[in-house]
This record gives sequence, C-alpha cells and structure tokens, in this order.
Amino acid sequence: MLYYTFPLKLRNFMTVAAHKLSAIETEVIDIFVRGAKLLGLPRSIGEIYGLLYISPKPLSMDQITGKLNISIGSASQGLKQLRSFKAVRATYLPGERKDYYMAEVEFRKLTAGFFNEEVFPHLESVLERLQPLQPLLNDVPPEHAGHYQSRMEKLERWHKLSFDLLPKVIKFINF
Amino acid sequence: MLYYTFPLKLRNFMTVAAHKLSAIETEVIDIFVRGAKLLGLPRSIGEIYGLLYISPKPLSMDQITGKLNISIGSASQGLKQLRSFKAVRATYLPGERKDYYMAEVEFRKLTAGFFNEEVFPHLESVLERLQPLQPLLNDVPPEHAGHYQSRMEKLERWHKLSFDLLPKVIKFINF
DNA sequence: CAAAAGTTTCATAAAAGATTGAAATATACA
DNA sequence: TGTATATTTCAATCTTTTATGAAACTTTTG
Repeated sequence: MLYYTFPLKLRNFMTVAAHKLSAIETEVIDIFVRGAKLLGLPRSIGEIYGLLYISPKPLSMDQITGKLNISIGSASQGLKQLRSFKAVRATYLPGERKDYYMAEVEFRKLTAGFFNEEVFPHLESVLERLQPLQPLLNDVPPEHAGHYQSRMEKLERWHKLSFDLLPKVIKFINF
Repeated sequence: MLYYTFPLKLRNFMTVAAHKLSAIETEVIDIFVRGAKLLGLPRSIGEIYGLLYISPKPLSMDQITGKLNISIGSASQGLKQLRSFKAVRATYLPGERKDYYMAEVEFRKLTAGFFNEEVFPHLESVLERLQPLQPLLNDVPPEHAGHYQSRMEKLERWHKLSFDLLPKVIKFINF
C-alpha cells in the first residue's frame, strides 16, 4: 500500500498530515471535504465522513482523531452532528469498550436525513417571520400599498411552494 | 409610513442602522438575510436582494449603500454576484447616468440561475476529482480491494445521480 | 466503590470569510 | 480632451465560524 511519509500539500489548499492516510483515503476525504463545503458543513465533518466512507471497517473516535490529526473535541462534535442526520452510526463490536462508527452509504437515507435535520427546520423559521408582516402594511404610503401587498403575497407563495415542494423533491430523488 | 428613528436591535442578532429603512423594509430584508444564510451566501447579498425585492422602483448603488449602511465595495461585489445568477438586473432609466437595479422576482428564474451558476459548477469539480482515483486502487491491500472498488463505484453512481438529477429537479420545481 | 477509559462540553485560539475604504479604472459630459 | 461621476478591485481589518484541549462528566471494570 502506498503511503505518504510527510505532510502533503494537496492541490494548493488542502494540507493533510497524511502520514497516516493512504493516497486513496486522502483523495476520497478530499472529495467529501469539498462536498461538505457545498452543503455548508465544516470541513471536519467532511473529513470524518470521508474517512468512514472509505474505511473497510468501523473506526473508533481515537482512530479517527489519530488518522485525521484532529482534536477529540472536533471528532466528538462532528460525530454528534453526523449522527444527528444519520450519516454515521455507532456499531457494537463485541468485547470492545469504545464506540465504533461506520458511515451510512445509502444515498436516499443521506439525503432524507440531511433535509429533515438541516434544511427543513431553517425553512420553518422563515415562515414564522412572515406572519408579523401583515399589520405593517397599514403604514405604507398609499401609492405603494398595492406593490407592497403583492410582493408580500409573492413571498408567501414562494415560501409555501418550497415548503410543499421539498418533501416531494426528496421523494423524487429517491425514485 | 412608520420609520425607525434610531438603530434598532432586531431579534437579538440583526442590528440595522434603520433610520433609513421602514419597518416593513427591515422585516423583509431580515427574511432575505436569513434565506441567504440558508443558501450559504453572505448577509450583504441578502440585504441587497431584500431591499430591491420590496422596493417599488429600481435603486442605484448609492441608494443601496445609503439605505443599508454598507460600503460601496460590498454593494458593488454583492450586485455583481446577484447579477451573475440573475437575481438582480440593471435597468435603463432615461436621463440617468447611474445604473439602477431591480430584483428578479420570478421563482423559477431565481432557482434556475442559482443552480446553474452556484451549484452546478461545484458539482462538476467533484467529477474531476473522481477520475484520478482509479489508478490508486492498485496500491490497496488485496483483502480490501473489493471494498474500495465498490465504494468508489458507489461514489461515482452518487455523482452521476446528482448530476443527472439536478436539472430534472429544477424542471420539477418549475412544474 | 475507586480507578481507568471513553466521551462531551465549553472557553479560548486559530482560521475562514465578509466588509471596508481608498486607489485604480471606466464612463459620461461639457 | 479634461473633469466629474460612477463603478470595480483589492489589501487590510473586522466578524463569524470552526477547531482545540483541558476540565467535567459518564461508563466500565477490577
């Protein structure tokens, strides 16, 4: 197996203390770090998930911190969040005291978990802000009242649309 | 029209020098700032778009910087990005030297622009990283070769899936 | 029940990301 | 063409987010 033996400057922005990661692990993790950023998640989440994704067997927290060179705090928090949207789960290994973690690799479960835990709640909070707007319409200059009214209605339609649509999109994604 | 006359501490995190913004403008902008964050965009983008969304007429850059109390740099960059995914467009106003900007308020155009300019390009870059992985498979310990192989294939299937799916989802959103 | 092992929490440090403002550039007008 | 106006760019600064690591907490085991 091919190992890097010193810290590797990768593609001019990702520096990994890679002496514990094989070339293939490094590349796969890189992909997930990128994916995490795309979803607005911290890089450590991408690192942890990537490592577990490619790992042939479940890993303990100290294996994770060791391989990735991240702090136990990061690992604990990252695993917690990954568990919260079911991207990772702890497995029981007989005779072992530690928890061992493995990646959920089913696309449908990942998308569902992410939308339900990370996207949906935020969307709901937008709705709450829409309510108190109506009374303010009274204080609008009369010549623009119509415009304001119609923009607020459109806003509500948008919101309702995305709110109704999201579950359907998730279903659609999962065939 | 109801105006705030001094800086307003809004819901414990959004502080607006609101003396130039009506209550309704402030609330609408607040919603878009939140939405921007949800999409991973800077708050200034949400502010600018929100202001233009609710404004009855197109606004110049100095009107935007004035009303929102943001720098011209921010406004220029923000408008540039908003233009890049067609969320805002410049309109010609006869006899005016400045550019005047108005918000694109059609949901379908917004989503299409955002996906095409902000999401899609990032997805493409993932693909590029997938290619150089194959040769590394040779250096994997034989007992795990099968596992690595299958994970990489799954990764490619994911990627293809999301790549093929996104355009369909966009179409689906727009009925 | 005490000690050890494992994990979480949280104040602080470090890094990343956004905003500013001034200089450079571009455009319009006289 | 020269001046005024408008916009863009970018290094420095500020803000927000993420990572760290030591202490607190929990669980296991002898």
